[in-house]
Amino acid sequence: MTRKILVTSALPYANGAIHLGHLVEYIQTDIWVRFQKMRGHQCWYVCADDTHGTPIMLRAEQEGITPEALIERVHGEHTRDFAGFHIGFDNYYTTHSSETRACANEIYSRLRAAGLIETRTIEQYYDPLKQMFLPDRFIKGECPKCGAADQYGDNCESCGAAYTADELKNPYSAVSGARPELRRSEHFFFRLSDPRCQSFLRRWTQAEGRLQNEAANKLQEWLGTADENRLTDWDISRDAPYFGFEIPDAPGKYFYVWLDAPIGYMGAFRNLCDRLGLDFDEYWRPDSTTELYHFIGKDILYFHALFWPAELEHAGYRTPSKVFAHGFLTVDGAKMSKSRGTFITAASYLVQGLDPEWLRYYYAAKLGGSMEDIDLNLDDFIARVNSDLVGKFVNIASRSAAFIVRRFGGRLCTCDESLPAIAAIRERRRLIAEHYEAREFSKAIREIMALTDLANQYVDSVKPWELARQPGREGELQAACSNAINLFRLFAILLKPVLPALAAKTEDFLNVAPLVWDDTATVLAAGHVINGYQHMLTRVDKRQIDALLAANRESLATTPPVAPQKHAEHQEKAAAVAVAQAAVPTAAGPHIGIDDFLRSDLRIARISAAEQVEGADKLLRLLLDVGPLGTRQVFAGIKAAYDPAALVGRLTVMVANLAPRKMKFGMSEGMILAAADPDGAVAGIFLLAPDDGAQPGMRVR
RNA sequence: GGUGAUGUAGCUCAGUCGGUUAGAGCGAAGGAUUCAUAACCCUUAGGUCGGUGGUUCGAUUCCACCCAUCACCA
Repeated sequence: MTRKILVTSALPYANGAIHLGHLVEYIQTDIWVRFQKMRGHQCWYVCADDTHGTPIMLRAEQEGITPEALIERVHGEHTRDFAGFHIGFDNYYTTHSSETRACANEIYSRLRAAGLIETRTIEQYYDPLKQMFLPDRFIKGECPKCGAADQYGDNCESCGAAYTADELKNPYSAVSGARPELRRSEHFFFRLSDPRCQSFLRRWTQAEGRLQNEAANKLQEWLGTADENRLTDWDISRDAPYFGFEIPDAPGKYFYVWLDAPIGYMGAFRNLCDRLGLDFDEYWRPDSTTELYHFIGKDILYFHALFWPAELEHAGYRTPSKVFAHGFLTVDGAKMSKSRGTFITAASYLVQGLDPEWLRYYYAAKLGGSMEDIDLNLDDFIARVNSDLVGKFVNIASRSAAFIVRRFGGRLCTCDESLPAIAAIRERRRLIAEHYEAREFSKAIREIMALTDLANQYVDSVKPWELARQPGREGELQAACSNAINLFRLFAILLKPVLPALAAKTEDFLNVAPLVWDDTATVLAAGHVINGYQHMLTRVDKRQIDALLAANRESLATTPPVAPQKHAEHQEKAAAVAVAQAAVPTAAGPHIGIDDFLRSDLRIARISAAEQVEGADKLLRLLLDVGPLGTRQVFAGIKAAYDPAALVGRLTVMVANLAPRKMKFGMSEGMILAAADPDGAVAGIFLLAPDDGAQPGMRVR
């Protein structure tokens, strides 16, 4: 039965380059889509640039061009990068399209008719010079805690304190420098907290096979138990000036990202339908029998598994069949880092001359169906590609083709289908297909590579090079090499979803029509003539990797302060963290420099209050008086060792510039120092205390 | 801190619904071979399956606690 399937990948923001982290998702999706197409299903893969928002607007202005010109340029770059990695979109569109606008308007008006849109007045900083409301990240000022200048509106990079924008002292707009003023404005909210949404989502998220188990658990956590409602309403509007879609009947109000970005999936597909004459409604009406899958990163699970289905359901559309979330990419075990050169852009990978199929293969070899992160281990990457792809797979063709071409004019003889290696492939192909279907690509690859071992063993056992030297054994030689070529063809089919370009070269080499999955049931007929063999894949050279890292390495001094981009928050945040981490030298040796040590701001603190924390096994909540630095709340894991009452009034030492962490029980704004045996052999936790005379706020060094 | 996940040979990962000597690939060592992009083939070495307890006739596999790493806490 032919399935009708619509597949999407998340929309990249039109304000930055595609990097290897992005590619995990697009390669994963592309492999799955190619597999479906090879199986004969009708499978459409659409995606688009996410083009709206304040960052795009401001960046275009900075560059002195229109937002339209900016997003068109970036669209060109993204399209080029994706094509370079053989990502076979059926349509790579843009959210800045009439189709997306029409869908957004339609969904909005239906949600409003259903009573799920609410108007509220909120207070927000406004830039009087620029005449625009400012997202928090666009407001700077002095830290209310430590007084450091030029800090952003959500936390201080100097002392690490977290606060809201209206707590900043002497705030100014990062856009114009003007002093912002608080202004009231009407915003539209999608009522996700509505009982209809809640009950629908409880059902929807728990449906069998809808989400990965880990994802379903996570959703359960967000939804809370049946008697609670943890869902909050979503602000879906922004005030002019804004680059986006103006909301119908609401002049000066624009749709915010979650009411136009995922709708870009629909817009992109609508555009494809119009071009190909497909029936859009067949795929999107509530009773559709087609399948709809979203591939996303785990960071946007909340939006795709709660907000988006609720939005679709109540606007009268079908909801996704399944949402597939994947983990993040690390490089050599760490977050991608600009200073280490592991923040590798797609463009640089291609420009440096690395083969995109190396990366496709490596990702496939590591990807499973779970939300686990995957690691790009560069040494492993080299070893794996060279050994598996070149040494095992391509080698089969390379070691057989010359005999066939030189000695037999490219003509094959009958393939021995009873060969153990061929029998094993016939037996395994169904399982391999199941692995592809379940997105267990690593398992599929493992199976295929085990089979290539059989093929090489076969060639080794029949020794064509010996046959070639013995007159009168031409028949055996031709048979051995024909068998090997046929084995190679079967592997090329099994790997085609992962290695489409190599498959194309194989089709050319073998002189055959495009290979499909069912071709694994056949062999090339006796008498078939193949073309000459040319190298299909080169080996990875360590030096290429070194050059790639060097090309992507940026010294911290030259790293421009990344323009704050609250909009595509997930991705940008990840990038910001990567940069922040890069600032911390890696533990190359046992010693750190004095500068490293002085980065920690250690202070004498007086414990002014201490209390038990309800629901915490180990924590005490402490209020610390740090003299001129004010009062800090700290959660310390010392409940087992200290009675809160005995702590009040004591002096101790705290780390004052530790980044604050939001905990279940509140914000922890530092850390107190205590000693403990690292092996745990000696029990107990021992708080540090200064000698007499120390005063709260004194610096410890 | 809570929640979720991870921790198995030098590296990357399988696996065990509890049961004889724990697997693969890569890497290493030795051998064979020379058709092939120094590829391929054979052999060998390497792990107290993060730690400590518990349940059990028996645990790497189940349970509890602990440690480490990662993510999320919107």
